[in-house]
Amino acid sequence: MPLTAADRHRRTRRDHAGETAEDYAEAVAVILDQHGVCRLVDLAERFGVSHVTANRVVARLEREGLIDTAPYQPIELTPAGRRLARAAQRRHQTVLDFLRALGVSERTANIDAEGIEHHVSPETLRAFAAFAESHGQV
Amino acid sequence: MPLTAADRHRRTRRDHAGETAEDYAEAVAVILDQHGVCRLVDLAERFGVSHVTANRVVARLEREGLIDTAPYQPIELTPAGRRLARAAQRRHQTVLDFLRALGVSERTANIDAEGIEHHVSPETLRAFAAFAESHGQV
DNA sequence: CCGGAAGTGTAGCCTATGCTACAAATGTGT
DNA sequence: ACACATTTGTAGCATAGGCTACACTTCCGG
Repeated sequence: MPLTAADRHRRTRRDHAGETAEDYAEAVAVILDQHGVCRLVDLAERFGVSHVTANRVVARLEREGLIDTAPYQPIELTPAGRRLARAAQRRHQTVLDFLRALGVSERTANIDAEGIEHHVSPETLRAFAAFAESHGQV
Repeated sequence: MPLTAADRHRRTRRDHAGETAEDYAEAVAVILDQHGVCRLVDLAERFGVSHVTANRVVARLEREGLIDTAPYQPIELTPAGRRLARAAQRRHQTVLDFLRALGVSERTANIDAEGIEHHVSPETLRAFAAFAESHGQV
């Protein structure tokens, strides 16, 4: 089947739906790592949104089985959430390393990696990793 | 100023707001090129959405001065819309050429370019173009 | 132990995108 | 010219994600 423009756009929209989940799972993992506990305000601060928005996303991810929380209590990751977080962190790092290896400035690499990472298929990610490997700086 | 995670995410969210505009402007340009006229159904078909959704996006882009339409009539681009479409087409092509030059398969390159193009800063785009240039495929 | 600060939750509103179902306009062929 | 197919428009609903304002818990310090 020839891949139509509609197929590509549908795929991109589907990707978008999972981005938030990955971002939040990754953020929870990072915050747990750095502070021992993850509070709603930490997430809100990290994403630059109000605590209300963070709260709703957390509630959704809890429905989806990625996050574990009780009212007024800190936020934990379920095993599935941890897996997702690890995968997201790895992909993020690969994209970041790749952009650096390409010669993009640190600042720009950090910004672009955030947007790009969710749209990189496994195949492209492998190509990114191979490139970063062979042109690895430092 | 150190770029915080919140800054990066805010930037990514802002980008997202403009994606639809670029995608639609580009699509209108392509369709006009191929069929002479651009109808709502053409856009709906291209994006794989209902004509209602396409209609609403078109209405928004008209408010934003990118598209020109009258009820029940074909869709035109304003000068600003044409400029945006051209820029989007160029960026899309650069990202696509870059992925191909990296060795990514045609099919995957097509999918990933769709998602990646909107998150590539001018600096990174230049790096992409330079790489595609020097590693020119076939 | 109790009062205020910090952290959460809830109510209610907004936009952007999805959808189906139904209504209205356009255009086309005999 | 009229009927029918195509194309647009509109009504009404849903979800994801933004927000402010206000209420309620928790937690800590004096």
